[in-house]
Amino acid sequence: MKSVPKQTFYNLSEEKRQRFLKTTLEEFALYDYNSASLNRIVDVAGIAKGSIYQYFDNKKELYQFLVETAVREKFTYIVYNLPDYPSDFYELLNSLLLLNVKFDLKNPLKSKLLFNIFTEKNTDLLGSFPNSIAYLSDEFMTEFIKYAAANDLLRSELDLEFTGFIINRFSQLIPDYIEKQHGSTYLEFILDDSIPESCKLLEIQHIIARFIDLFRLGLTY
Amino acid sequence: MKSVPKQTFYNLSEEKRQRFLKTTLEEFALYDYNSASLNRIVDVAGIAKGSIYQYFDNKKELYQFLVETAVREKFTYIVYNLPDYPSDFYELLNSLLLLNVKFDLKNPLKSKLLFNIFTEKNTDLLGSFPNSIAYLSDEFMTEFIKYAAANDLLRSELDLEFTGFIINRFSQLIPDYIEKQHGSTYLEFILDDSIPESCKLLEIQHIIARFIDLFRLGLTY
Amino acid sequence: MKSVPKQTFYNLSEEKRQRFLKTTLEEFALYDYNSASLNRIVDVAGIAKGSIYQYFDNKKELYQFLVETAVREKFTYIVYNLPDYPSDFYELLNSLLLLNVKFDLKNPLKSKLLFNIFTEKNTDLLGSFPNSIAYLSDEFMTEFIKYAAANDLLRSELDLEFTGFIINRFSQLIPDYIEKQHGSTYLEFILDDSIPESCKLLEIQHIIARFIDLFRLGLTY
Amino acid sequence: MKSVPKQTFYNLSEEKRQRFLKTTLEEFALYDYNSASLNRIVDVAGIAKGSIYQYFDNKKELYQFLVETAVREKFTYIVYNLPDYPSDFYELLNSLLLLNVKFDLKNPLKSKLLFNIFTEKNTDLLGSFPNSIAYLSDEFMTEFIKYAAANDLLRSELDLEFTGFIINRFSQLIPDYIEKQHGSTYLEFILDDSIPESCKLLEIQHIIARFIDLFRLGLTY
DNA sequence: CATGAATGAGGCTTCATTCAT
DNA sequence: TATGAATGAAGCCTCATTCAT
Repeated sequence: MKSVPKQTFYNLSEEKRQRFLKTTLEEFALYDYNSASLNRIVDVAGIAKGSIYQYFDNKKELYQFLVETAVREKFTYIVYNLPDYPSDFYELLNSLLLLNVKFDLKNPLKSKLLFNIFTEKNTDLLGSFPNSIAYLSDEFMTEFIKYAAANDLLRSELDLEFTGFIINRFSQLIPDYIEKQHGSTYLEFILDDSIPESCKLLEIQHIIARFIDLFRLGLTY
Repeated sequence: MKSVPKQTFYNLSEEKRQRFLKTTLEEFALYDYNSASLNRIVDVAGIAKGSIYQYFDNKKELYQFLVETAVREKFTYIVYNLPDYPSDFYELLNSLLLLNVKFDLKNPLKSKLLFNIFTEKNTDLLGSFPNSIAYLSDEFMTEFIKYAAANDLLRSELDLEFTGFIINRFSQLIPDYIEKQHGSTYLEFILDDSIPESCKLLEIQHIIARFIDLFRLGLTY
Repeated sequence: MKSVPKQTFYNLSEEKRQRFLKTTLEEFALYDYNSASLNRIVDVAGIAKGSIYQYFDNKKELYQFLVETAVREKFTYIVYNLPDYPSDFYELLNSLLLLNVKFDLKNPLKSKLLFNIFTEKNTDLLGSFPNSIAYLSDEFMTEFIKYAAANDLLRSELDLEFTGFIINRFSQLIPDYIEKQHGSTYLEFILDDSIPESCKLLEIQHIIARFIDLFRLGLTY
Repeated sequence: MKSVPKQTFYNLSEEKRQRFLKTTLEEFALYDYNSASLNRIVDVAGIAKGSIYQYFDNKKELYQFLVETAVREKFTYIVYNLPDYPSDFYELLNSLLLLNVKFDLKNPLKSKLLFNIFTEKNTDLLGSFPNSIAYLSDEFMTEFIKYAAANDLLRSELDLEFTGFIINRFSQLIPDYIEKQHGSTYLEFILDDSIPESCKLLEIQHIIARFIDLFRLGLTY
């Protein structure tokens, strides 16, 4: 968590900064890091080629800033909205997964950007950055699991760190499953205007329920 | 399953074809599709640049052929080695996951190549190919699940297709978890000569056991 | 001698002007003309990018001003400190070369800047400026030689202008020789804190002695 | 001495390779390393932008190859043409300096390229390459001096390595002096068709004579 | 059928300078 | 007068693909 834009970036007019960020976000949501093109960004945003470098040191810094911002935003959103007094672990987990999705529905591009992180692990240009973000994400869930364990909501034999990892990566399968069902991208699903928001939420809720069901009852009798 | 090399490719001497394939495999295992370089391949393999286009229509076809071959090989290996009369579902699942890993240990580069598929989903140059491979992979597991269900090894309420999907994507988390534990790449772990093969297998077996444990007993009492 | 800053430059506060000049000097001492970056200068000096153009017409004018200032300073220093009544020519020459070095030791960056001049001869952006500075430098030595000749200190057959040229370029080899001996830059040698100033001077004095020896006695008996 | 072009370079038609080399040589003779432009080269040579990289790994390799080739050529030329049985040291030195110049007259661009080396010392992109070439050049002269000393042609007190250095750098002042006299570049002087070759040689011979004279007789009586 | 040089678009980045505020 | 964002040309380099031999 240390990638910082240049001062110039903050001096921009709100309108221009937002336009730039929106374009950039779209680019990095649509393409992986290598394939994302700064040329395309400046073309779409209608700014000069050199301008990007007035705002950020280089492509990597720009990307990291984008990702870190989205991560922070998502975490904040979820933590802020978690129920204070859940009756049991599954209600808590359900809330957590649901908040995840709600954030996605509200911020489709950021959601996609974050989703992509897990596919950027072998880009050596980015170094250990993607991994560190992934770890952060796992840690968040692990904290959550530990909290649940501390409140005696879980089986005592569980390896908490392992369980946190599993549930976290697990929750990221939801978009994949949606894609599978719909034959379209998760992003397209979210942005599809022909489906009412409430339907989307309902469908996802159904999937989450099945997820949780698996974990509650196991596969066998 | 439709990417076909040109006839020229099959006319090659066995030695040359193998050399070419090995180099190509290394390249696509090490780099994602966009970053993989045909230039580098011809340099390393010591073949003419134009030759690639005698064998395949373009980069995409070459990549697809490679992937499809690896997929087929892995499936065959697993199916061929599955125990014929498993006593219960978990023994079967355990065998399946273990065979997965054993294949990885024997074919690290192919394993990495297949692992990368899931990171190529937004490379629009590849179209829907990565997805179709991922689906194929899910389907394989679903078939397996259905087979288990048919033999009354599972809870009857389960959505089999959903469950197949989950277990499959699940099994792909093993490399991720290894990476997390070791602070190195799965590929590096596999290729690490300082660790005896048996140790690697043992460690992974331990992880698989925990995976299965989660599914057997669930998270709570 | 004609590059003039704009009036604005002289209106600056002493502090700001010095800060700007120091940074600029560092940049042009460290990099050749083409590679020196105004961007870097404004970043380091913490001044506005446009300001440079309030002070100077362009990069070239800035550079020339810097060089001309350093030249004037060095000349003044040397002339001012030359012994008034030298006993013979070699004592005079020795003093001259020594003063050169003493100036370098006191003003490493300016020294480096002037040293670089001779490497800028083919930068066509600078036109004939580097040459004119080099000529100036030769002329200074020629004047010195003529003075010595007028006082009957030299062989009468000598071509004075030629001799001035030779001795001057000669004296500029001292840094080169130091670099050769030390395997480091002349600037690094000057700035090396682990060597006492007196040692540096002594070493250089030794080199100068050898220089002069060559000219005094020739190569053969 | 190890910069090697790619095989592709040697596979070029003699005509094309020569055209490319000529253009490149012109560029690096006219501009210092930083200012030399690969874009300009491909424009002038009429080749594709990517082609340079079929021949050489990068700008630096191209430059080094050019320099190393020229160095080798010049050394060979001089060594091959040195008189076998010189009567005394000054005749030998005279021959050496003259051969230097003759090579320049025959290969003006290569000469300029080599001359430029001594002005490239601070280009950090080139690393220690320029220095190593400069050292090589000094060494060549030092060998020469040692040979002369071994044959009792020199004063016995001389530091041979130092003397070699001086004479070598000395000999490089000839072009500078020419430039000073003619108010034009050494290269222009060489290429000036209005001056007969013989006149040029004569003029330079005269300068060399004065050089040697200085070393023979010293500055004073 | 093999070869490998040619191609030129596109990649990221740096630059000196301008100009509206 | 000071500012600093905007500019776009130019920098080096890599790429997949083509095509004449």
